[in-house]
Amino acid sequence: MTLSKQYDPKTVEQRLYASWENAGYFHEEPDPARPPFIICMPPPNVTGRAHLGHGSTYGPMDALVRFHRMLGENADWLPGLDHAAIATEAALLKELAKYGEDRESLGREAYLKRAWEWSDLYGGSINQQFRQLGFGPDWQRARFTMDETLSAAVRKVFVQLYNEGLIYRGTRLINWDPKAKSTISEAEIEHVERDAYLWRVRYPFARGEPAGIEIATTRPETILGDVAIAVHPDDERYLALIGKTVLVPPMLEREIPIIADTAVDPAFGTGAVKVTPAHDQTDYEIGLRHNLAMPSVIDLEAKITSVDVPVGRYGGMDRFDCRKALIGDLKSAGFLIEEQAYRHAIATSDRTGEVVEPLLSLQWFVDMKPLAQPALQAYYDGEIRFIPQRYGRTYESWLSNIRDWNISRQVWWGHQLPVWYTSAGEVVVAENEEEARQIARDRYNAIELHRDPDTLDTWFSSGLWPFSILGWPEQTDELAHWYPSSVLITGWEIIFLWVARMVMLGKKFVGKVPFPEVFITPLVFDAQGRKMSKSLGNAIDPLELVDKFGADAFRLGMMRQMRLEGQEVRFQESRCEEARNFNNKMWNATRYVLCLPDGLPNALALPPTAALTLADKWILTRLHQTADSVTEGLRRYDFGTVAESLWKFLWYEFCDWYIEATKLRSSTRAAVLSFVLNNAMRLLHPIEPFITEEIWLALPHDGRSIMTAQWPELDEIPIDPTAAEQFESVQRTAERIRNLRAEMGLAPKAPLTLEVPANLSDEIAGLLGTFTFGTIERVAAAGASLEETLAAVSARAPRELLLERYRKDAMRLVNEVQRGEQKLANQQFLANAKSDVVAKEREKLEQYRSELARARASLGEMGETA
RNA sequence: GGGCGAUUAGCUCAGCUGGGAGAGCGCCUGCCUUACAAGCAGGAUGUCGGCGGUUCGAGCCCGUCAUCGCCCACCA
Repeated sequence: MTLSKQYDPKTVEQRLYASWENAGYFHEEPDPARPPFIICMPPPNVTGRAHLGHGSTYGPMDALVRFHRMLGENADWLPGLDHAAIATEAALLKELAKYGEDRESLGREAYLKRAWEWSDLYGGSINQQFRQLGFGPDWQRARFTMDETLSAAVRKVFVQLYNEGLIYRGTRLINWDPKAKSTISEAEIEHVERDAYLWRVRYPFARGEPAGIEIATTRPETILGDVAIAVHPDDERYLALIGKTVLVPPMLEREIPIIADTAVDPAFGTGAVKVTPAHDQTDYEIGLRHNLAMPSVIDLEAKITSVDVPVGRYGGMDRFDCRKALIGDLKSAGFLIEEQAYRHAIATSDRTGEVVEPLLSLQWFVDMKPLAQPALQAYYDGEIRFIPQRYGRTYESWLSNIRDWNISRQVWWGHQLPVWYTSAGEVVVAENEEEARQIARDRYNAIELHRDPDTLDTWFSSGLWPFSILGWPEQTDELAHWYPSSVLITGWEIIFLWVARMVMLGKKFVGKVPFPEVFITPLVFDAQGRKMSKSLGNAIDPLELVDKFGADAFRLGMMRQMRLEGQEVRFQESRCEEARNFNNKMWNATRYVLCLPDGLPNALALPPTAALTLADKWILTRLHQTADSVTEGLRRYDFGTVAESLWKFLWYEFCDWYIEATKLRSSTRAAVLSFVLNNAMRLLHPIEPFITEEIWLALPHDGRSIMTAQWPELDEIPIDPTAAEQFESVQRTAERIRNLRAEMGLAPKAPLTLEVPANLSDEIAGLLGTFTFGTIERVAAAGASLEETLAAVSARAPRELLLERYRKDAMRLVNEVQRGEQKLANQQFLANAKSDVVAKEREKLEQYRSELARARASLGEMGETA
């Protein structure tokens, strides 16, 4: 078999992926005979695209499932897509706008038909991209959050929560996204720092008294909806004013009271604050406490409205246009006292980026406290564990301070609320229309029903994901064997949005937490630590990296940058290039093994231990240790360490030393090379699925695919620490001689004579010769231990260079000896340090002393002194 | 205002419970050594953010300050 000189992932990856998928390796059935290992894939948005973050979250999932499959477990990775209500609807509306259409012009039915067509068209593309990245979930089990069975689960949960009084309808201050034209939940708000202004405005006293009270505001347009001015009850500056009234500028048509409330911070601004209950959370709460009117002045279009109070010429203006106009008017009327540049956090929608408008609206809510309590308890009881641990506190603090969840959305793409209203306005909640009609008849004697047009927050259905995809509420085999899943892997940004809600709903409806462990992966930033974004132009498309370096190289390059405790990865593309080089290295190592004139054994078996060479024993020991650390690393989610230890083993040990050692022929080399490479490929397979399969198939192997091969068994890899240590001494000696060669300026191939003491074994002498391209010349026996004998090996070279070398050695050793002597003369050190530390110091000192003596002796022989 | 993380070579980062500072890239030198130039061999590079403390001994533990990043919070 001949392989090309360079590994070309393009010719390999697609072919192998198709063969795996055709062979059904990604698919599993629940098998109670084997332990389950289940991961629910966080469903990407139906119209989403693969991004770098998938490398750091989905890469580990894929690796773990592959690992556990090789361990013989009932391992399955359950994929799917999220309908992503707001994001998808926004994209769809943009698309429709091109044809001059919108929701209303189409009507609900036609709109949804278009939406389904659209999602079917684009919905597959991210799955295709995942295939290119080598991700192998159980595609046959793919689910969509709007599948009929999942939608049924949503309705069932809604109805039950409603019947238990945990879902209710009410008028509350909600967060309105004027761009999406929908409510959004607390958790979907992002506070971003922006440059703005703080304006000081004077509200004149009503009864013709002079002056007035000054307040500070960043939102002058809400002045139109003011119902009071609030000051702190203990603020002496304003004590006398409490109870007085002022006029709302600039129109001065309404008279509002000055009230006292502890929510006011006397130190901020003027210590007096305007109160607009319909458009601010704090003001809303003040309004409730003081029983104030709550006039709305901004409508769902984010325009000024006169529904509740007169708004003069501002009616119909956009909220920001109104702000400008109002500032102008306040200024010219003398009510604007000061305009001050001011930087502060503004609430924006994390879906659309639009400035969120708090407003009063009749919506549906979930009463969260009763659900949060068990989820919190599960955490305290250790039923659920976060890795890294510190994220547990994030989860804890959110659940401890949870607020009610606004779940109704004014988008059409999603799960329509299972809520109907009679013509008299009575509310009927049922899992389907038939049931609703019956309830309406029985309970309200009503025939006429109309359904609530709103849909549910996307995260409502995502919250059911770990059990809804397993067929719940049906008691399926999947649910019985595969719930709870083994681990949830995600970024920390959705601990609130998703993780906590899955735990609450899983606890509530299945009675168990949906996963015992949550592994929080680092977020991916660019090399300067900036967020990757299209507008910055620093976003890297993983598929481009796949195109340039191959999927394996992308995955390995990413994993090598992941740190267990890290909260971010500063992604460097060069890591993927290095990984590509690494893969090429593996490929060529394989070529070497396959091209050996000895031919390869048919079986994957090691020669008897007695026949193994020193190098064999060393590489097998290192393989054993590497297998151990890789296995442990995967169990601990420490992917960076896993990648690093395989890298080090394969490149710097297997290739650089072991393969070189086998250039000195041995009867065992073919078998050991093939054994080690085969095992190493299996260890690497979870991270680099493609090249490992390609190499594994080319080597003697057992089975049809590395995917279903057995994970390396530590017991089957012999270990010999003594031999390994000896080999490492030989390595150090070879390095010393290479160093000598370089210092002497000899070309790598230029003849170099090694003076090897007679008492050094032929095997070791041979290794030294191979490693240094030296010719062996036997000299008088020297040294009592292997270390000493190796230290006596020297290379013949020009006198001046050797002198220089020995002098340098001697100088260094003098310092070392001095340092050791000082330390050992320190009584406190001897008295307090652990005995093995002291012993180690003694040993080192002895070694340095003898090395120094030898260097001095060599100098002496050359007629020089140190 | 609370909380979390970070600060180690030019860059990105390792350094486990304290016991002589490391990797990769980059840089310099020499090599197309018959697996690999996407490679091989060798080399240089650090007041381990500052200051105090504990200890025989501190990159690691304690205190404090500084800088950067992030999360939470009703300062308009």
